[in-house]
Amino acid sequence: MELDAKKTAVIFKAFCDENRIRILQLLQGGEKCACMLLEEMHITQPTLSHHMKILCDSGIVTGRKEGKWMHYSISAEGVECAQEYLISLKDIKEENYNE
Amino acid sequence: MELDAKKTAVIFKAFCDENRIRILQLLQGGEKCACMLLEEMHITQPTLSHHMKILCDSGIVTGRKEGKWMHYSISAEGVECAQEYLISLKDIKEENYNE
DNA sequence: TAGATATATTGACATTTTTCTATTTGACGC
DNA sequence: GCGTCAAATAGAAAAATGTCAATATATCTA
Repeated sequence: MELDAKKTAVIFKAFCDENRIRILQLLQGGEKCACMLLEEMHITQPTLSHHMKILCDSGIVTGRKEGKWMHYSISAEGVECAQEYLISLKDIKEENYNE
Repeated sequence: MELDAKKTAVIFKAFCDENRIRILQLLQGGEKCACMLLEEMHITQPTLSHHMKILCDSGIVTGRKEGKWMHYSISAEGVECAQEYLISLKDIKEENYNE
């Protein structure tokens, strides 16, 4: 699977902000409602909503609407996609460029 | 290995910018001199230097000085560190939170 | 239908990041 | 030492991102 630079950057945007890492840590405890994340994080509701959008756009998190509640969880497929990129990174194809 | 949110974010800063992904793509061809990266990327020398600093700070790239030249390459250990984080992400410990 | 609640969106502002030009540092050869 | 070349640093401008208060939307309940 080949991804262009822009798409790859969008995936990893999930992990380059401290607050988003904390949200992911909370989601490691299993699926959570936005209101529960909001209680634990010290940010306002619109800020949480903004971060959840970035996390969902990256594919690392998926949302499930249930009535008025949004339930978020870590997407195994999303994480695997990021993993595949890292695996491919280590696969160096030495061009023998001399000098 | 437990990393705090801030340190994790620093590692993944390597991958959340389009230009840095392109630099990593170039480094997949093996170790490269800064001047060679500069030729391929359409950015100025100080901008390249800035991105290389972020890549090195993340641990994903290492630099090797040889005379006036800096040679950069992908660090397998750095990438593995990022991989470990992703592996741990998928390891969900379901807290049975009811409701 | 009206009110209440959960989340998303809008718009403004502050901070951070990216980028540039100009300059400095470090290493080489003369 | 002096000039040259590669890379880093400083400082400023522009762009992107993170944050909030206010508002809108969607859903439930009475």
